[in-house]
Amino acid sequence: METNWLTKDELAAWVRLYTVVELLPNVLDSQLRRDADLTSFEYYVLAMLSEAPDRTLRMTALAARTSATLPRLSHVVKRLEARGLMERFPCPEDRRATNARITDDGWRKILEAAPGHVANVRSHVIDALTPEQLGQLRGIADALLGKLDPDAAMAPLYRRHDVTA
Amino acid sequence: METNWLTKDELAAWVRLYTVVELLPNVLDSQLRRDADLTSFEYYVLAMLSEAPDRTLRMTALAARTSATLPRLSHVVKRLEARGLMERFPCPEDRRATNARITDDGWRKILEAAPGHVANVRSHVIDALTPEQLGQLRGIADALLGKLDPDAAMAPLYRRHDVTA
DNA sequence: TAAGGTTAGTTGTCGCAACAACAAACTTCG
DNA sequence: CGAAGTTTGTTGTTGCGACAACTAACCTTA
Repeated sequence: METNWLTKDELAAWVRLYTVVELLPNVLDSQLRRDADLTSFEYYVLAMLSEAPDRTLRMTALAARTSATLPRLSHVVKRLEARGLMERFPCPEDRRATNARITDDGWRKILEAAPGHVANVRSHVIDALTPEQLGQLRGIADALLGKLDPDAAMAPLYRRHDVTA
Repeated sequence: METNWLTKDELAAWVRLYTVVELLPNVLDSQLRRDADLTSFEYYVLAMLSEAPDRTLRMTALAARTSATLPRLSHVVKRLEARGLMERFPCPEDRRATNARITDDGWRKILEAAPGHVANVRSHVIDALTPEQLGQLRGIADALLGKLDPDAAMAPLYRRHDVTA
């Protein structure tokens, strides 16, 4: 099997993407850590709940929306529950299942954290790009997600605000 | 301070980028783990060394090229050294400094791991994009790196193959 | 040449993620 | 009905990354 090495242009694009993927999580995490004592994963767990009907989601659904495995989510939710930011209760319809709900404290926490997080995203990502590049980025990311997430397991996250027309 | 929330288009692009950033490391790591018993970070450490003159770099230079902090690199190198894939020796010019060099075993390891890694990158990233999108991606990533890496600390990595003209 | 400050690197501790093993509840089908 | 298999979620262990504290060496400048 002959290796199909990357061309110069492919390598240039790839290495830059790789570097972005390496640096971006740090930028997000350190701001949220500092200003709200949340990891970016915890932030998105709370954010997904805050958007859900009744501020409630089943663990499996929440795991899908945050690209987490169930064990990982379980640990994180336990910590957030200990901090009073969310709560769990058995699902009435399916006694195997657990519902996760954001508490009022969690709601306040996310409201208070959101502006700083958005400002951070804006200054590091959005403002760096022209409107044209923003559209290109959406197309590129969609193409990549087709390969990275072939079952569209995370589609509820990244397609949640699409127009249905 | 009024929050400047994201527009619908900005949010769409951002959420997709975020999802890619969340999923991509897993795709890279699991292939390298499985096929070569290396994390993607370890792979790039060895790869940077294999490209360096005399297959050697000072720890600080290696840290810059891999976006690692010095403590992190130190731990990782200790493990790679224990596995015989690289070695450290004092720098003659500056007795504070340590040189890191890839061993013959490490060289063989990276040669053996590269084809699978490249094939993985190709199938999950490169092949998902049109040539036009590949060029756009490079421009977008460059713009982002201007914000994420303002001091261009990682430039030796992502600019290493640029044409000098 | 000696003191203050900076740079290079290592080590120790803590927290989180991955993985595997497990328990409990649902579902299917003979 | 009941046994096999699947889905849902939790827990325990292991390993890596972040951060802080530390040592050692270099570089000023008085």
